[in-house]
Amino acid sequence: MDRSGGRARHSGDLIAALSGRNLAHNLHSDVLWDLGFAIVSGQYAQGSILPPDTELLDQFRVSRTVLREALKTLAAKGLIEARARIGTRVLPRNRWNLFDADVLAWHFELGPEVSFLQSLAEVRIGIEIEAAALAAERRTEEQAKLLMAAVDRMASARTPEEFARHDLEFHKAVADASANPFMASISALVEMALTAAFTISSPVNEPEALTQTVAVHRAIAQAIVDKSSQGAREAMRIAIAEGFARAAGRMESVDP
Amino acid sequence: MDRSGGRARHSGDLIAALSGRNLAHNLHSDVLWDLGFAIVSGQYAQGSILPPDTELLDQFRVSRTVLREALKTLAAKGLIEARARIGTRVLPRNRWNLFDADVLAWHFELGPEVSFLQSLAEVRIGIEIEAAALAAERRTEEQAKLLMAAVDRMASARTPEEFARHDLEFHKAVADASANPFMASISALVEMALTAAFTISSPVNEPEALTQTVAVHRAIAQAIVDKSSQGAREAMRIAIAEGFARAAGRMESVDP
DNA sequence: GCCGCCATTATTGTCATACTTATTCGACTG
DNA sequence: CAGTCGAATAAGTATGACAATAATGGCGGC
Repeated sequence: MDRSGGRARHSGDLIAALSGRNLAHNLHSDVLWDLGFAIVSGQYAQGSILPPDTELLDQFRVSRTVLREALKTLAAKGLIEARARIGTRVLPRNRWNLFDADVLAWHFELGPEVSFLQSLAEVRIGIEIEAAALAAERRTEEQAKLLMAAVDRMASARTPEEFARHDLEFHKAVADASANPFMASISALVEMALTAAFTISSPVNEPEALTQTVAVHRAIAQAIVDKSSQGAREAMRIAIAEGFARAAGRMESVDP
Repeated sequence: MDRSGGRARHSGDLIAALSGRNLAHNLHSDVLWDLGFAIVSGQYAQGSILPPDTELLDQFRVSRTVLREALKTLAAKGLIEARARIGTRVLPRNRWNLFDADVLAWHFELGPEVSFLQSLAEVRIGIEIEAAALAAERRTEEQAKLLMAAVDRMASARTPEEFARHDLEFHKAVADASANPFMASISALVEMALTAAFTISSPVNEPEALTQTVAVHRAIAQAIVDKSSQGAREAMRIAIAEGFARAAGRMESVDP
């Protein structure tokens, strides 16, 4: 059969693997990722109509069941909308659920542009600043300890992956301490942003950058421990802005 | 056949109808909403296992195709995860995509609690404050006009629905002017928050509240027109906080 | 000759059933 | 007692037929 025994895996798998998701590898997810990426990358333009079922069926060499489940998944994420006799239309981007982990991953798969990273940093600033402020008001003693511990682990990280993991852990702890379910739900966003940023440039390789990054994160933790919401806000803003600036700077110097 | 020709529609349909979505009514979406609501309402606890396919099949009296597509949709929204030999597990809430319009709608369907509205207001503050600030920096003349026009329409609204529609239009215009795709993508959230808030209490019925609300929104628009990002931030915070406070106050006085 | 209605037809939606694969649990064996 | 192998169970996949829906073009009436 021609199910192409060794279709090259997507680069996005690196991100997925790092974040411990996407363990299963079934046909449906193959089709899903191919189509999802094709749409996000503009291969199928917004507002255009996808090829009809029969054609896609032929293209992917899978059963109708598999194809339709993949399409339903895309529909659930707001990328497409199917209507009888019309076809399956690619929705305009403002209907896409950009906060979905997969949709985000597809964006990163075609080389994250600086402008995209910037947009991401902007929402993160909005959300995480509030999360930090709320955490400062509501954190328990337990949560305070966890935060400090995460910072310590960041400081002693030896590899970029290790650093990224503890950084993520820190931001999740902040979201958790905010006692706002939306903040926790957003961590997919943070995850992507962090892994992307560290794929481009990890502070681990630059001693002074590492010191700096750890210091800022410690400032956030300290402000939360001190129940200073304003302090937490300011420190968080700096942390995100610096992270983005480092990644952006690196990208521009490499890729004029 | 027993496909229960007249299953009572969900109350959430009010919200869906107001927002112009969910036009299609196919079997799949019926099952989806039933299951989605059951999960969100805690009828199937987090971490528990749903009944196996065969049982659900029997319960809903639909084909396997329909059931499985509904489950795939739920999986796409992060509510469940299927594994062979184990069953379909309800994921912990922090894996749910709370920014998904449907997931949000299911939350509102079981009577929005004050704490939930508050969480919603908190993220909105985080996101929309940044959106307003960015809009102030980047708005075009065109967008500035649209903003002002939206405020005028809010001021002259006669019915709660009309007011809500123009209010939403205003917030969308701000997101649009921010030139950040994530901000636009979040409007489902705003939509829900606004329709929910106005279902509880519309300023239209209280003259001084109306004047107040319009004034705050005009302040946001003016700040954006003046390219004052700090002014836009402060005005937006007030707008959201007041909207929440009014709804919360109303709820408590009615429902001790 | 123009307008509106209806049949055609293309496309998604639904159904039923059979078969395949993965994973756990438990028994069996070394 | 530990490791392996097998059976049972649940999801995953395949296939073919039929139903519902809605553009489109042709037909008939005005």
